[in-house]
Amino acid sequence: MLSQQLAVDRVFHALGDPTRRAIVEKLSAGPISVSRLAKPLDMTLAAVVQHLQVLEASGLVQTEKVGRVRTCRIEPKGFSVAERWINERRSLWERRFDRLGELLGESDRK
Amino acid sequence: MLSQQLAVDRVFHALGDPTRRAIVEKLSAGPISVSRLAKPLDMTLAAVVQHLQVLEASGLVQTEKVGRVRTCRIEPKGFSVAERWINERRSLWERRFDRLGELLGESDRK
DNA sequence: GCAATACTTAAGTATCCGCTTGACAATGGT
DNA sequence: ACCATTGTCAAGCGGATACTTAAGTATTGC
Repeated sequence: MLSQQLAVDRVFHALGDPTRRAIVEKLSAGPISVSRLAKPLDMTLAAVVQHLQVLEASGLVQTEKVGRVRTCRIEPKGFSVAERWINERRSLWERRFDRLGELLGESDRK
Repeated sequence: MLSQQLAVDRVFHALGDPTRRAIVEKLSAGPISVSRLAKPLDMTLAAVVQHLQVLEASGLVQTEKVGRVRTCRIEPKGFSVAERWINERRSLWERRFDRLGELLGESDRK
């Protein structure tokens, strides 16, 4: 299962950078080549490629090279890693609120 | 509305660090003081306090000091910022898949 | 074949960030 | 009153990381 912990780590680290989130936003509109991705991004192509490597390693983005152009697309499964982590935590603190509600209910009945 | 962009930035940056996620995990089990938070965390109290400042500035955690002890708790609203960002992107790429489906359907009917 | 396009790779730089240290402040227990 | 507990603040260190530059490779169009 490739250490769920490691996957969570990579995903949140990848999303932690504003440029990488901008890339994700762009890719949400549809697959696109590396150079077209880089065009509006006020940094060199090489820098964008490095960000793409991080995004691909995290499972948020998938790329495929055909001929000389590498096309990038969103990998939806990657995002579920982040969502699952958040939801697992939420279920914990919501359960606490439920118990708190029960306690308040009990003391109310006394 | 305090620049939604800035809020997203802070939240994802905060969640990008493994120690801060560990703190969030601990807090999900219930409110706790700074020093008790720091105890199992193989680093100094000062370092933990710095992480807490980041978490509080991001809106993921809320703290309150009474006497000499500062108690930390999860702030559920903070997490919705992250979830909203993800869901907004997902709605974009899912819409694309829908259109792709329609196109395939059309060509199928031909 | 040749030039242009579209990356790729490696190395260097500079800034950011996590963490420590140490000195200090406020509160609580005895 | 004294001392331990709990946290705060400022400065600094070292490693991570975002970015650039520069040189190289593979593919496409003419």
